Order: sequence, then C-alpha cells, then structure tokens
Amino acid sequence: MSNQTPQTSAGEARRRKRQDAARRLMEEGLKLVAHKGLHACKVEEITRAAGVGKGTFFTHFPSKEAFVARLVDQVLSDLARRVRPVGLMPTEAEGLLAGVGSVHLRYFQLRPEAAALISQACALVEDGQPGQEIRARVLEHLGMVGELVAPAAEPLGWPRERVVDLALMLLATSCGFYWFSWTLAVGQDAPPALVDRLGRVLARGLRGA
Amino acid sequence: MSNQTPQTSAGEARRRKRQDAARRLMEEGLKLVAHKGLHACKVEEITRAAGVGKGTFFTHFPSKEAFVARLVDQVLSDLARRVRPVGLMPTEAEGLLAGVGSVHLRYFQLRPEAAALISQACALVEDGQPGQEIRARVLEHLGMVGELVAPAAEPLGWPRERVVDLALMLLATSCGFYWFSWTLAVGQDAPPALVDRLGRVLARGLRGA
Amino acid sequence: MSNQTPQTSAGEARRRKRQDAARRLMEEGLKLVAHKGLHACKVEEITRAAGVGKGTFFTHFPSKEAFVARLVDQVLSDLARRVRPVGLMPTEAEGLLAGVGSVHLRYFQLRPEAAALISQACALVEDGQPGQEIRARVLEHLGMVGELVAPAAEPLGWPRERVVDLALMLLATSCGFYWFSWTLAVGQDAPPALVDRLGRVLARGLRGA
Amino acid sequence: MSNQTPQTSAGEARRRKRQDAARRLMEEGLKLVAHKGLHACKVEEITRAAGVGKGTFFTHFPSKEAFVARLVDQVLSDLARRVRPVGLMPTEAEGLLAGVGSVHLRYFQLRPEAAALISQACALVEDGQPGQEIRARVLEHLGMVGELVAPAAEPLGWPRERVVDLALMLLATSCGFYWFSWTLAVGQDAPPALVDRLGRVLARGLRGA
DNA sequence: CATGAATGAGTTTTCATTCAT
DNA sequence: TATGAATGAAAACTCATTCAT
Repeated sequence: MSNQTPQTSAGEARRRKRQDAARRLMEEGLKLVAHKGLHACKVEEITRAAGVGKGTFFTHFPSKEAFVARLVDQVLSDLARRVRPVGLMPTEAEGLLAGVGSVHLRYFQLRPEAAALISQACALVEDGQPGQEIRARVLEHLGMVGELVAPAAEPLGWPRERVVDLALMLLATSCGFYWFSWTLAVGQDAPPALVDRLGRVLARGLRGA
Repeated sequence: MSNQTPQTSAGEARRRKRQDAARRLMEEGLKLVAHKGLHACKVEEITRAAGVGKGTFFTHFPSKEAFVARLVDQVLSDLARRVRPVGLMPTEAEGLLAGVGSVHLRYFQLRPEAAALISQACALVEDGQPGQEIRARVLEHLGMVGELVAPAAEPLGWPRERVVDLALMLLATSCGFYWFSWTLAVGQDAPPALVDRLGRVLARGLRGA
Repeated sequence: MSNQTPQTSAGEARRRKRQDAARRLMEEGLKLVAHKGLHACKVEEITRAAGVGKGTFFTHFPSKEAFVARLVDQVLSDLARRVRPVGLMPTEAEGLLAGVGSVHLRYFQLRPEAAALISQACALVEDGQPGQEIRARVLEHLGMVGELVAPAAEPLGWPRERVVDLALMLLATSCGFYWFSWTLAVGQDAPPALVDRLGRVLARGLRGA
Repeated sequence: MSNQTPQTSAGEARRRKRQDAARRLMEEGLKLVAHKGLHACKVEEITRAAGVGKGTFFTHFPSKEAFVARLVDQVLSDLARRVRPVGLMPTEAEGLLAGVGSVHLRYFQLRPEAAALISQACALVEDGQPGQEIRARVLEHLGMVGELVAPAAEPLGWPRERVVDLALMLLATSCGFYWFSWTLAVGQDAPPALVDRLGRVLARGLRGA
C-alpha cells in the first residue's frame, strides 16, 4: 500500500509528462505551420521545437496529416467554445448572426496562426483519409454554427436549409482575411472600428450589385 | 519572294505552337493546383495534362514555384482588367467601394480555381525568391485596388493611408470565401442575393461588436 | 549496474555501427570514384557497395561534393601522417627535399586510387562551396609541406617565399603520374629504380632548356 | 562557265564557313572545359561562345564525348608537332630525353588549358567508345614519344621494351603539374629556372630513395 | 516508451541528344 | 545545313515513416 501510491503517482507523473509532450508538440506545430507553411515545416523541426525525439512524434500521432487534423480539431473546438455562449443569449435574429460573426472575426484576429492553419489545412482535403477527416471536422463546425444561427435564418428571410452557407461565410471570410493579413504582413492591426466600417460598406456593395 | 512568306509564317507557326503549349500548361496547371492542391500536384501531371514532355515545362518556367508565380500574376492581371473600369465610372463614395468589392466577389465566384490558387500561393510567401515575387505581386494588386478606391476613403471617414486595408479585405474575404466553398464543396452556388444579405448582416454584427 | 554497462555498450555499439557505415562508404566511394570516375559513379552505387540505403548517405554527408571533399581530406591527412616524420629527421637540404618527394611518390604508387581521387577532385575546384573547401584543403597540404621543406630552400638557392611551389611540384607530379598510369593502365609497376633514373634525366632536360 | 566559278567559290565559301564554325567550337570548347570543368561546361555554353546554334554542335561532332576526344587529338597532335623535331636532332642519349621532356613541360606551361583538358579527359577513359578512343589516342602519343626516345633508352640502361614508361612520365608529370598549378592558382608563373632546379632536386630525391 | 539512425519512394531539375522547320 | 524547341532518362536529394535499441 505504501508503494501503491508512489506507483500510481509515478504512473500519473509519467502520463502527465507524456500529455505535456503532446501539448508542446501541438503548440509548436501550430506556430511552425503558420510561420513556415504546412509543407515547408518538417516533422523534425516540430519535435526539435517541442524538445522531444523525432520518433516520439509518431507515438502521439499516426502521421503528419493526422497531426494537422488534430490541430484543426483543437482550433475549431477552441473557437466553438467561444461561439456557443453567444447562441444561448436571447437576441433578435440579426443580433444573433452578428454576434456569432463577431466572435469568429475576433478569434482569428487575435490568433492569426489559427487562421493560417485552417486555411492551409483546406489544401489537404483532396488527399487521403486524414484529409477527409479534416473536411468532415470543418463541416461539423459549420453544421454546429449553422444550427446556432438557424433561429435567425427564417426571420431574415434566409432559407432554413442553407444555414450552412451562413456559417461558411462567417468562418471563411474571417479566417481568410486574417490569413492574408498575416502572410502579406498588411493590415493585421486594423482596429475593430475599421473592420466594422469596412464590413458595412462591403455589405452595401453586395446589396447593390 | 514566294518562299519568303512561307519561311516567315513557318517561324510564326513555330512560335505560335510554343505559346500555345505555354498557355495549355498554365491552363491545366491552374486546374490541377486547384483540384489536387499546390503540393499534391506534380509537374509531370501538369505536362501530361498539357500534352507536352516533362522537360518542356522547364523551358517555359525556371521552376515550379516560378510557374505558380506566373499563374498568380495571370489571375491578378485578369482580375485587375475587370476591376479597373469600375474605378472610372463616376459614382459616389460608397458606390465605388461597393462596385469594386462586387467585382472581386463575382470574379472568384465564377472562377473558384483562381481563388484556390491565390489562397494556396500565399503559403509559399515565406519561401525563397519566387515566394517573395508572389508576395510582391499580390501587394501590387492591393496597391492598385487601394488607389482605385482611395477617392471613396475620405468621404466614408476612412484614413487615406489605410486604403490598402480596404483592398485587402475585398480580396481576402472574397477569395477566402470561394476557396473554402470550393474545397469543402459547400455553398458554391449561393445566389448573389444570399451573399448580399449575408454581407449586410455581417456588417451589422461588426458594427455592434 | 548490471544493466548500466549493457546500456552504455548498447549506445556504444550503435555509434560504432554508424561509424562503421561511414568508413565503408568512404572506402567504397574512393574505390568507385577511382574506377568509374567522379561523375560516372552515382551515389546509389556507393551506398549499394557499402551495404546501406541511399538515404543513409545523406545522413553522413550533406552532399556528394562534400563527400568528395571528405575523401580528399582523408587522403591528404593520411599522406601528411607519412610525410611529417621525414621533416623531423635531421638531414642536409637536398636530402630533406628528396625524402619528402620520395614519400609522395611511394604513397601514390601504392595507392593509385588516392591519386585518381586527388586529380579528379581538382576539377570540382571551380564550383560551389565544397569545391572551394577542396581547394583550401589541398592548399593547406601544400602549405604544410612547404613549411616542412622550407629549411632546404635557402641552402639550395630557392627563394623562401616560393616554397609552396616546391610542395606543388612534389604533389602534382607524383599524383599526376600515377593517375595517368592508373587510367591508361601503363607503367603502374615501374620499379623505383626506373622512376629514379627518369627523374634524373628529366632534371637534366630542365636544366638544359 | 561564268557561273561555274561563282558556284564553286560559293561552295568553297560555305565549306570554309563551316570549317570556321568547327574551329571556333573547339577553341571555345577547350577554354570552357579548362575553366569550368568537363562536366560543369554544357554543350549550349560552348555553342553560345562559338556563336552557333545548339543543334549545329551535333552536325560537327556525334556526341559531347566524341568532341572531347577530338580536342584531345588536336592537343596531342599539336604537341607532337613540336616534339618530333627534337627527335631528329642528333644528340647523345640524355640530351634526347631531356629535350623531349623539356618540350612537354614548356608546352603545358604555356597552355594550361591543354593540361586541364588532357587530365580531365583521362576520367572518361572507363566509359563507352569515345572514352576508349581517348585512351587509344593518348597511348598512341605515348607510343610515338616512346619510339622517339628509344635510341636513348639502351645507352641509359633503360629496358627497350619499357620506353612507353618514359613517355608516360614525360607527359603525366608535365601535364599534371601545370593542371594543378592552373586549378589551384599556385605557381603558374614559376620561372623556368625554378622548374629546372626543382627537377634536379627531385631527381636526387628519387635516386636516393 | 523514447529515441534517432536507417530507409527508399517520390520529387524537382538537368542536359545531351533528336528532329521538325 | 543551321537552328532551337522538345524530350525523357537519369541524378541528387528530401523527408515521412519504421524499427532496433
């Protein structure tokens, strides 16, 4: 019994250490993918940055693509955690949509690396199984967001069965905008007020087109 | 004299045939990059699709990256050709901005392959010389569009020196949106009216944030 | 303790095995370069001969050229190890020079592969960084030999600042001679006595010219 | 008759022009091979330097290797032209050998490009038919020189059947020395007096070894 | 489990040679 | 005959993945 506890806590410690390595891999991996690009960043760079051996990578993730899929999942889960509360707040139709869109924009403005990841991960979509996983995961997010803003659809005259398009627009434009900003090193610091005004003007353009 | 013309036209035919191969390479290259992804599509696939030998590719373009840079240039030039006339039409401030934004959106809606290319090309921006070329080319486009919509900036209360942010938003959101649509196979056929309404709602969200 | 040693020796064994592969690569590489020529011998042939995978080659040497540079270094170091003792033996001026020259000649006579390597490596000298490295390495050898025979220079009426020319002549003529012998398959077994006599006669020719 | 002559001279002119192109190709080819190395210099560079189209090269020479073989032939013929007269001059044994050696040395001292060519061409010897041709051509030269110095062999106590070794030494050492000088950029301008003295000293070394 | 050395399929790129004009 | 565009075999090199320790 006296060594049961130590054993257990030893096991605990070991598991914790392992979890820690995984967390570090994903953290550094996200940074590197965003900074150097999905293909320019090599598995070895990621493990070096995370301070683990190259082989360790593959005990945590079955492949590099699966790793990217995990990163995408993590980002979208994180984003979802911030989006969902907005859907629970009772507001009128437009306010709901606006709130959800706003959360997306702020999210990627503060985390351009996440924007870089999601944008680049889309390029894998055609490939094998992990690519399909990524696609499914993004669609799942869109579905979730779609459901969230669904109550706002009808009042706004939007067909109920196309709510996923709404979600797509929210994700794609915010993500795309901040990825371009990031890679081109332009306008990253555009203050929300500018973004606000720009959105309004763009909307008028669309309406009038 | 009778053989002078044939000789000339023979040289002409030769050059025309070569130009034709180049055009076919770029055409098929754009398709393949969009469909399979920038890295998943191999030079040999492009040449096979274009009906030329592998080596021929490198007589037209010094490297695959340079090829992508050329594609980006072509797309942006094509887009600019459609954007510029809008800038010449006399309209009030908002109308100008709205018109330019509208052209961008329609352009990528009709040519999702172009959206796929531009989005993915941004991932090369960190790399070597061709990557820098791509970056410079996109910035040039943004500069041009910025100048075009500059007259609309002041009246709308937008700082004159940040017109490039306006341009960035127009390009990034439209390009990003249709790339996501394309790869996720969702909402590609969203009718303009929906896009219009969505823009308006998004704008309200931004305003309220 | 009982597993400490095995662990250590396991790591040792691992490193030893790796070093062994490197040694085999250089051994077989030298042979192949000499037999097939620097350009006719492919990396894959070398690795096949050494019994390792193609990729392994590049974990030991950053490039084929760098590999050649390493071979050159190895040969010159080996040669230097035999030359240096001669410089320490107290002899009069001519005897010193004669001894050093003799070592060079005997060295390449017994190792025509080394002569083939050095001669061909000179062709890389114009190229990039590894070529410069090779050049620098050969010059370093010449400098060392020059210093060694320097005491003999003045007594023989040779300008002190041109001792490197002495070294060059010793290396180039011996190396060149045995490379020609090797590739042309002529005179490889010329007995030392012949070489001796020929040298004397040649000298008289030079003197009389 | 009045147009017979023009026709003929037209044909003459054309043939002369063609011969001229061939000469220019060999001239520039020799320079480039010596400066950039046998493999680093491309056929197109040679034709550009010679001011002819790339295809023209192959109407003059069946392959690049055959071209090198022709260059080797040219150099050796040129060298032979200077060597032969020495063989006809009546001198005693040592004087004959010394004279022939001297011509070789002076030849390559003045034409380091020729030395570079011959040295590098030896690397092709293992390859296909043109390589064998080169080997045969060099051996032919050695045979000729051997015959030339044969009268000196017996008086010097040299076995008659090894005269080719004498020739080899004359060619290899002079050619090797000036190639090393050239590529390493050391001692190229060693005045004959130094070379003379060095040869004498080297000889003593050989004798004493 | 962690590690890093070994691996080879796969990629871009080169360049001598061919051939239609 | 001269030309230069087209060609594809071949080479160096990369890197995700495996596996012995």
